[in-house]
Amino acid sequence: MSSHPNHREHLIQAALRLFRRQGYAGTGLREILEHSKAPKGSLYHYFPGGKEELGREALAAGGRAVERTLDGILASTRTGDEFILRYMHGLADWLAQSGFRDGCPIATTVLELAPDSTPISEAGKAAIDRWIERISQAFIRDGMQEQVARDRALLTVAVTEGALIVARAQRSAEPIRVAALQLVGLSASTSPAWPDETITGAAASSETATETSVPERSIS
Amino acid sequence: MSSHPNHREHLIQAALRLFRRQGYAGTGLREILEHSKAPKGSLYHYFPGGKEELGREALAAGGRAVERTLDGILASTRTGDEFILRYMHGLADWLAQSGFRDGCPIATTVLELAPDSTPISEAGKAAIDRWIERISQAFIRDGMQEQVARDRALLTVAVTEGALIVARAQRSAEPIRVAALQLVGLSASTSPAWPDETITGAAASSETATETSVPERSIS
DNA sequence: GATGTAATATGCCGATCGGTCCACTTAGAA
DNA sequence: TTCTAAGTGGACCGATCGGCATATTACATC
Repeated sequence: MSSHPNHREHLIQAALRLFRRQGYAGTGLREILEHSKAPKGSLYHYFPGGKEELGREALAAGGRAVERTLDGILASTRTGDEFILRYMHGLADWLAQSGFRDGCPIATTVLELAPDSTPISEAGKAAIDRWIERISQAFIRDGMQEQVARDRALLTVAVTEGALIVARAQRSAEPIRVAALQLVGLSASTSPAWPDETITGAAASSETATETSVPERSIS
Repeated sequence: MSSHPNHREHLIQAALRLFRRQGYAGTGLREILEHSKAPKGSLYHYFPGGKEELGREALAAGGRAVERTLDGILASTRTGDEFILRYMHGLADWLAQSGFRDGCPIATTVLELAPDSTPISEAGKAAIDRWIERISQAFIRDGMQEQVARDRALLTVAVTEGALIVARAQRSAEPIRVAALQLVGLSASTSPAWPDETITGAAASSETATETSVPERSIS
């Protein structure tokens, strides 16, 4: 267990990376084993439920990774607008860096298997719920009413997911940036009292391309 | 050709339905042949490029189907807000009707294969571009400047795609409706001069669940 | 009616799929 | 030192994958 540290975790991370890039059905167990360098015997030892259980864990892990990113941005920004811009511009940079290959860690798998695979569906739903909860904090912090903030957070998630699809199809990060700016414009007009000095410069540079920091070009 | 009308088209339609529900890699050619009732010999006769060519045609067909829906709504609505509400609420109804199985006809396949498969990527990009062009018309019609309208249309597509993901994961059409209402709220504040009487009642009922009118429950 | 081509029907290919099984190694407890 | 069990390494399973070859049928044209 200590000589080969956590093959279980390596399997999850490899599965997460591959599922994100080429989907659940498009990724074979052999491919996951190669990338994780874990032996095949270990796979069914750690995941008796086979591929589906591994997929569930991968989705959960991917969800948590996004949560960490959101928490980090939440801690280093002041307003909801700043939060959105930082997050989405970071996503744009990170997507471009991967050659437009790394999508959302859960979207592809959910689209393939929901709602027919309940483990996958529930893992996806749980992850999204947690994201919405985090993002809501950024709006509540601005004085937005809780239910309004939750709706706005849901919209933010939807815009982000959708923009990632468009961006991948177009091989361009522009859709993400264009969507982000409009999403911010939305807040600027509907919320009660707004400090209008905060946003101006924040849009340009974004250095928070964290997420999972995938070693580039390891795949395909 | 007339006794068995258009096996080629049947293949495309079957592929489209299956790809939309369970993705590209998750759908076997045998399954497509069963659903289309086309003979196997015909597949490589009409699509020498094999599965990838069939996928490209399916994406193109799916894109056109959405275009037709958009055109129909464009013709039967007056304002951009009305357009958005009609379209997205229609989508919500239609998704619920399918048991939350029928997603976007191109999103899953694009996420699986872009940008590694250029035929698929280009077909996806082309479809999205055409949608944006259609939707832009709804905003330009309201007097919105062209580039602003295009950006708003891109945002609309992103919100729709993203909301479909969230909705499928949660097995609920609510996310689509919640997103739609906020998207409309956005327009109501940023555009120059706005008639504020149009929207009020249009949100509730939506009967345009057209799209491709899939025979329910034929799959899985 | 003969002929050529488009289309259909089928069987099979090698490769890979997810999954199972079991002998084996190894590390920590007794 | 012995015992035990977690963990490992593959061989192997039937099924299915995408794709190809071939024989045959249907149909249009002259």
